[in-house]
Amino acid sequence: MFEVNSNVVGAAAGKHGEAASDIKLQPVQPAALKLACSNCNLLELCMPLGLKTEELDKIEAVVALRRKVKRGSRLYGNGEKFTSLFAIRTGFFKTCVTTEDGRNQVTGFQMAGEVIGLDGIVQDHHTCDAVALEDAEVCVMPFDRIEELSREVVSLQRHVHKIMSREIVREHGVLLLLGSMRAEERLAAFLLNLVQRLHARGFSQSELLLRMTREEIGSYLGLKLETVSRTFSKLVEDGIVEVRQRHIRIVDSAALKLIINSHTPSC
Amino acid sequence: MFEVNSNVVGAAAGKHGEAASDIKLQPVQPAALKLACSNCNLLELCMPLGLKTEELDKIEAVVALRRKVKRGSRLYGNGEKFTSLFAIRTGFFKTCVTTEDGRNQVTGFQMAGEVIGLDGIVQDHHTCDAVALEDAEVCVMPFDRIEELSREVVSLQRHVHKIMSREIVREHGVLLLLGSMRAEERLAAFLLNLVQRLHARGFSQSELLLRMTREEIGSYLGLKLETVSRTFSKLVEDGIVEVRQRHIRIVDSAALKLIINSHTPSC
DNA sequence: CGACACCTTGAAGAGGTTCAAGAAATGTGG
DNA sequence: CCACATTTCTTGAACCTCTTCAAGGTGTCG
Repeated sequence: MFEVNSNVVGAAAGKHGEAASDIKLQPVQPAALKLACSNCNLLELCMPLGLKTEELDKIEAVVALRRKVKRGSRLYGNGEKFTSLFAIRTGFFKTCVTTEDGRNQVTGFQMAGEVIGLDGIVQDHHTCDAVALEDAEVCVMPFDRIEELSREVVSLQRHVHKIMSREIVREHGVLLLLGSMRAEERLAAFLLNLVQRLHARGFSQSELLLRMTREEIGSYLGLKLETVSRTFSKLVEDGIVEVRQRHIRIVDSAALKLIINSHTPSC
Repeated sequence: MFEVNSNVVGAAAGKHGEAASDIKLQPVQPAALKLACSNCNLLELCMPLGLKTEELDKIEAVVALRRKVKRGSRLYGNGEKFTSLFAIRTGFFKTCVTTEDGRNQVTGFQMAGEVIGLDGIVQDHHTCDAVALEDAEVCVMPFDRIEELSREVVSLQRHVHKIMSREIVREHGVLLLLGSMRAEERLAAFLLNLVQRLHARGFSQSELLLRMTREEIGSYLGLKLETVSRTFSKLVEDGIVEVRQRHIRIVDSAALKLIINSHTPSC
């Protein structure tokens, strides 16, 4: 269902009443095909451990639908009515908040096994946009059913709480990054975080394909796209990474970590 | 019990195994004195609306203890075992994360009616420090009792979810601030946010007493203390605020809002 | 193949930081 | 209760990082 992992979702800055986003629903297959949680290779990523078969059955029933989201289109948008959380099955998302006066901020990048939509709970409306950066598929989990079930299944209740707490802690890390790091440190932290999460999903420890533009990275890191580009170039010069467009190869992971940890005193 | 308000708590950057902080416990008074929730003037701030008397009684039973925290000492610290959430009855807190290499970031300022400690849920240990900026008193709410009760009282369950979601959304706002605003805009947003929350608690719309140093403001806003000081001076020059040490008077609230909303295109 | 989006790099400029000094407020101990 | 030590705040000047503006290169998609 969903993951308690070190990097999930978010939302902010309100404004209600938008149209529904690009909808492509498909009912979950009947039991015969068994595309449900028990067969999902993300199970251990996104469910509490040690569920009884009986509990797992209940939880599978929560996943009402699958939904495909095309690259570039929104899973949900600011102002839209909140009904469900979404567990990412495949694909890659960004979430971003926008103010009335056009300010924009990417608040996170999410990948398979992570849950998005938590921002919508408090106001019953979403306060950010979730945009697919590549073709994606999500499990739609109506929130009232999650609440219902987590009153019955204690481990699920605890799991939901952890997911939300995890998101809070993740954002604390981003606050630290934005509040106290220089450009090179931010980019290093960004790359290490991405590659670590990808590695947890079975991908390489040293290579990654960026799903987002320099501008989106910049927005997330509080930098201009030119600064992101220049900082990449500097890392290349220093022999720490190789960059071919969006294909990144981390040559010297230790050096990246050193960039983050060896800052001058104070701050 | 606790508030779903636009500015609550947070935590990050791990490291376990610290000593307990300054403990001053006092059991909640027996029914005779009735210092429980039903008598608390923060009730409407921090509880779901429309509780039945019976439900309220149950919830009161969750508040196990009160705890006093002296100015400058910690309610909890990074690495400490997580057991409870804390509802602030009186006083003022900051929460901040620290990394191994000494980087430090204030993640929020919390006041009466707000709940802190949510960062501890995911790892069962706190990942930030909560420090009292003035003598404070909190209600201690053991989290396992909260979970227990929120399986029984639906409105409480929903309330807990909203509190966590609210914190996520609040942090999105801070990300926006740190990622895209200039010093003057950050300070303006900070002052407006503070005064708005204070006003919701019955204080003035235009005057406030800062509980934190320039350095703490700077840490929160991603600025150096000198920059905070200079920016205050600029606001004074422009006749927008009056500053006498930590006593702030907002002379032209509209101008403050304009500073935030009238930024140049792009970003 | 041409249009468009994305990325890189240079040069000039602005905003914020750093370092330093001094003033104001606060707390402490005699 | 006053004097002194300490913390906090303000302000100036030089510096540095990142931004802005501009141009050109690369890649992609219809």
